[in-house]
Amino acid sequence: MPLRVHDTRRREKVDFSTMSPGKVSMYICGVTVYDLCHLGHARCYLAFDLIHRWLEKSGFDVNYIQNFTDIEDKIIIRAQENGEDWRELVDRNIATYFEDMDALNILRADKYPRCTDYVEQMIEIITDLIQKENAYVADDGVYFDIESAPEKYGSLTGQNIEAVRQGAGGRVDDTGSSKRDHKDFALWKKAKPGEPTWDSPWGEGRPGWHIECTAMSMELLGAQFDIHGGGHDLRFPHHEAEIFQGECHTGIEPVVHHWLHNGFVNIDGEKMSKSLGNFWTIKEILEKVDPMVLRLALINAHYRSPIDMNEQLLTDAEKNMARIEDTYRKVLLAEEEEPVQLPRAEITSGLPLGRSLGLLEVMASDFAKAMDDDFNSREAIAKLLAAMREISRMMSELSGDDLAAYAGYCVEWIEEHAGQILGLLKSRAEILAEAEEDPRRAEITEKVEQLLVKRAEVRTAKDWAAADAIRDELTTMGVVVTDTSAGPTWDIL
RNA sequence: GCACGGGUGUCAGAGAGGCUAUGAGCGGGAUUGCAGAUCCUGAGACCGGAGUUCGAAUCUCCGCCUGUGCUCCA
Repeated sequence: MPLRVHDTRRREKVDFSTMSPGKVSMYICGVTVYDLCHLGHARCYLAFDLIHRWLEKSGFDVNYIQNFTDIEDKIIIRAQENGEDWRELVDRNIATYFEDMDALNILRADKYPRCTDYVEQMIEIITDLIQKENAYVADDGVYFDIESAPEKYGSLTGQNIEAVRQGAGGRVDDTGSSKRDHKDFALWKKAKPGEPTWDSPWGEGRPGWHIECTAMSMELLGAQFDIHGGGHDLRFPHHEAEIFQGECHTGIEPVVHHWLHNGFVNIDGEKMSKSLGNFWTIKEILEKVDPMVLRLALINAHYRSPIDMNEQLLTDAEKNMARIEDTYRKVLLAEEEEPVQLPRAEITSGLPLGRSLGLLEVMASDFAKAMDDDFNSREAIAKLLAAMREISRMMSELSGDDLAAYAGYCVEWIEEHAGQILGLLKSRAEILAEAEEDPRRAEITEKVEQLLVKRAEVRTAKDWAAADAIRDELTTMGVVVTDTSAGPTWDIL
């Protein structure tokens, strides 16, 4: 089954194709580094991380470019507020960006260009656009003239140029700048006092926001490339501006073959925004939940749908994550090195083991179908959880060599799907050592062991009241006891 | 107002003409002294109205509700 993706420009799912066989060129709009990253950024880069992983898994060689916008009004303002050089601010925020993304197990892009390194290319493009009369020089900057290519207007949002003109009403007259029409957008802004500046044929100044992505994507990927993505809000005006700039400059269209946009994160039903006071940074939320839990919560919806972030979403994710990790731990402990012959995998097999392997194969193929259908991670996770149940069920029926061999197969199954593709798995060592590594464990081990011995005694005497009293005592110490067939185990809550 | 998405059980959230979504919660059962974990299992849904069809949550039309964009924003 071929990979299908929803393309914003064509407004439907289309077969995915690449310009050069086996290779994918992908440009994703990065962050403007004036502040810490928030949940919305996490969701966006998680969405494209999944796309990145799935494309590679499907055999494509992906060239993934993600930029940093390191010069922009908000950066200048924030740096002034902080009384620091804008470069310091930018460097610090880029460093924390990587901390956040690494914590969420987001694979690195191939390149992270900064727009200030591409001013020269931007100037070239702007010069050419002026020459082709797609842009004009005004008092306070250079602007793109929308009327020079009106047919491109609304290509991502379906907006009609006439309707917008009428709807805009009075705003058309007062643009607050020297541009001719309110729809035109800045390519170059002439410097105001105290601002960082670059030399240009139009005097000192700095680039407009939209031109940077055109310059960087063109320089690094060429006049046309396969995937361009970003948040839903970037469709207009940012990405439409890129279509104007790129296509008018090169005369080649479409500049982008597949436009992909991810949905937003809402908090308790409201749009996340600073003014509403419901703004969560990644750092804040990671103080409360494990990064893999957050990752699961955010990929547990289709990337184009909005997500409503709330407590229940996180507790659901917590439980499901624990279930995945527990199953993974179980199979890791049961797996054996020696190769044991497994029966043929087929769901019609008379052997329970063969049937179970067959079921896992079917689930793997359903998982792949889901990912091929516009990267439907939600559906893929449903298959993963179904597999966890099947594995758990089968494990309890097996013993000896069969169990060891089956567990070995399951380790690979889980590592491939939950690990490589969904990026949800911690390392083997972490999974196995997690409980033991708690530093508090050493301090209380002796006390806990004593209490457990005492509890074992009264349990043998069937004095359940005394046994429960001991367990309550342990609970107040923050220790949870779990009875298993091999005796009690305990963990720190 | 214009544009683009949505409205699925208690909640979250897939599916897109006939076939179990999945998870949490709730009910029953196995295991267990109990609890937890695990497994088996039950109840429970497709906004309203028309239409197309042998058959519609899925397609068409109308209505209602809702999110986002139209200004910096992932």
